[in-house]
Amino acid sequence: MRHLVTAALPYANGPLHIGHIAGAYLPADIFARYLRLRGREVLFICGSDEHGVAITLRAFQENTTPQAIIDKYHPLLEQSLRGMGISMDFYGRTSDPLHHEVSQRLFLRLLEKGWLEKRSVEQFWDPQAQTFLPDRYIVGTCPHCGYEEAYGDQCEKCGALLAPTDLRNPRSRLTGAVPEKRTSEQYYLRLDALQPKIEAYVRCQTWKPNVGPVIENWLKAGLAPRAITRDLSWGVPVPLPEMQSKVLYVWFEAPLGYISISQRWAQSIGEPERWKDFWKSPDTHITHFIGKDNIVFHTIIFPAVLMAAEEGYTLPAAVPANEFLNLEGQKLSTSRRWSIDIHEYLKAAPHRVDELRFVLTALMPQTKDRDFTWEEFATRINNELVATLTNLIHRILTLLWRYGGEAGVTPPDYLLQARAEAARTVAAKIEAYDFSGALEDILHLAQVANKSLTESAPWHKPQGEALSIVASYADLLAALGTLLEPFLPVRVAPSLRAQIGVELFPWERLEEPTPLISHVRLKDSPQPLVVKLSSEELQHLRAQLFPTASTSASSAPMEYISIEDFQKVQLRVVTIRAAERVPKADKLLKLTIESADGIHTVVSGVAQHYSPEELVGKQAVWVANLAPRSLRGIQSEGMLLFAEDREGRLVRVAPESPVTPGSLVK
RNA sequence: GGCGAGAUAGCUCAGUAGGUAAGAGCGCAGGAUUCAUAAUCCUGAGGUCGCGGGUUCGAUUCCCGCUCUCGCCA
Repeated sequence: MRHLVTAALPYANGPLHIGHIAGAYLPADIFARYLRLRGREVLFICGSDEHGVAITLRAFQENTTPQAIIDKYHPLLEQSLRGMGISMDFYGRTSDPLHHEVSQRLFLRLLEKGWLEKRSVEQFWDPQAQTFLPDRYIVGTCPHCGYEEAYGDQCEKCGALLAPTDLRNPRSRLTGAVPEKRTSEQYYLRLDALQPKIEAYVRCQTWKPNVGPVIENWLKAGLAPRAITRDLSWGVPVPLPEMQSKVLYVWFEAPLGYISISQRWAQSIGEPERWKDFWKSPDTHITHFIGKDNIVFHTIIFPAVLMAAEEGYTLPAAVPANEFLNLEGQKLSTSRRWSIDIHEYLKAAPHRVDELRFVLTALMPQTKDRDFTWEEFATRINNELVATLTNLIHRILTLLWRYGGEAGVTPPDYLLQARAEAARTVAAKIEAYDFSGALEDILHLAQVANKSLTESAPWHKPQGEALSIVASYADLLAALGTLLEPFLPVRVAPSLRAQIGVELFPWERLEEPTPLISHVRLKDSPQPLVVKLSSEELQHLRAQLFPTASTSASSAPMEYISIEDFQKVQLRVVTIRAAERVPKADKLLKLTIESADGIHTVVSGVAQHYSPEELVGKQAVWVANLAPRSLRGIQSEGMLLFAEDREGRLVRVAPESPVTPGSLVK
């Protein structure tokens, strides 16, 4: 049995965040790595999804081109995934001419087979941006409540559901221009006619519990024809002379990326026909890892397209969709900046990739939405990964080194059984897409070993006996070198193997209760595989990656204060007369300020953002009645206000033009 | 508004084809130990399994209603 593993094609108009990784890429990677260790033939592919109206609109807003947007994000996405250790065999992109060719050919094939029909539709057109507008990009006056900023799909004020044509004085959210109604012809995919085929396919599959009901709902409601072309200039052009200005709708063409990227992969290894082993073979098991928002496309529409083509395409065998990961109780959102972006994490903590993989696997939203908190991030690393697992490894290695560093390995039967049992249950859970459960089983194995080691207490035995006892645990270490590979492949598993001088074992060997190695020899003194996350490091990471939370409650629920509360704060504009660095403090500046009542001293933590010279003579806003406090032995009176942005940069807050020192801010 | 999901120990989550087994990890308390990254091991406290009805000999588990949260759709 061959395996094709895919992970959802990330949309190339923004960065990847931890939710994407936990939802699709990490499970796909664990699965693919496990299958390889099983000795199966595996192709694991992914790529950027680079078309669609969102990219067009974004390009317009940023006054650039769609090409520039995707050229910015495509490499960023691949680097983020590679940086997280996602072991894709090939990472492609849908702007690839090969992808255009594949998509166009399939479109024509469906047309030829009679699964497409032409329909006329009315849409709004933005004459200034020269583009059709999605409903939500049209604003106007709500016919029900008169709210002037109602969206084309719904009025946010009164909740009324609207069509763009309901709005009075409609205008484009993009340009403010008055949109024109235009009719145009589009091709529709006859999902209604395909429904019997789809049902037959869907019914003979077993779906995860969170996937099945979603499919049933769609089928129960009855499938309707869906437009697969759009009036846009950005995308895969419709390959028909009369449709020159139209492109294939992104949801139609993007999943075909799985095929075109497979073809590109085949070319890259110099065997251009190899993709057919995966896409035209009943012996191939296709698994699509996606988030729950993609279920319908992967279980209904994409299979429908493949079936409609009648060219013997392999259909998806499993679509283990995950739910969503929340962050500190709220939905992740790039636009609201409520997010931990992967490229930023990799920059801030380049040596802690396996740690993030560990936590995200433990928190994987397999059956329902889960919540990521920074506190849990630290707890999981320190109390589970380090205390239970890598400390066990380090414990054994240290003992081994102390007693001589070299010995024959003859593990007792119960240790071999425990290891073999763990390998079997881990495998079973991975194959059932229960990755956090599999990780728990590994931790359980570590607990069993910790207990066993404590009870056998080699440190109370004579040297020779002690060495022999400790060495028997080397079999377990050898096993962990492979068991951990799907989960912690970036540094932990390879480093463990290097320390005890073993390679990866075939997974089958782990499941047999016979020794993996007969001898162990350590070359160097053991090094801890993972160091604990200190509270300082946590604070630092949190501040760097997640300043929203530490600075203001811009996204968190607003906690209102009364005007009386506010009036307790006395704000004044002051002029900075002198500034000097505080010795032995790299963040602090001692500032001398002038207010209405004279000179004061304030110590501010801005030395990394402003030099003393930059501040002298400038004005700033001062909290005059903040209780004085001693910093580094200097009495600091009040504080100066600085704005902190997402990158943690501090910027001075000052009046628009100079005012008399001491002026009240109110 | 429609559809769907969720509501279980302080926290994050499992689970129950309905019945004397309501669980894990973390946290907490006590003890053991000191080889290891103040790591490990043992023991323990803690839950009327969202609320109200119903079916049943018996419901946390099935049915109905409600509340709250979240998501999707139009």
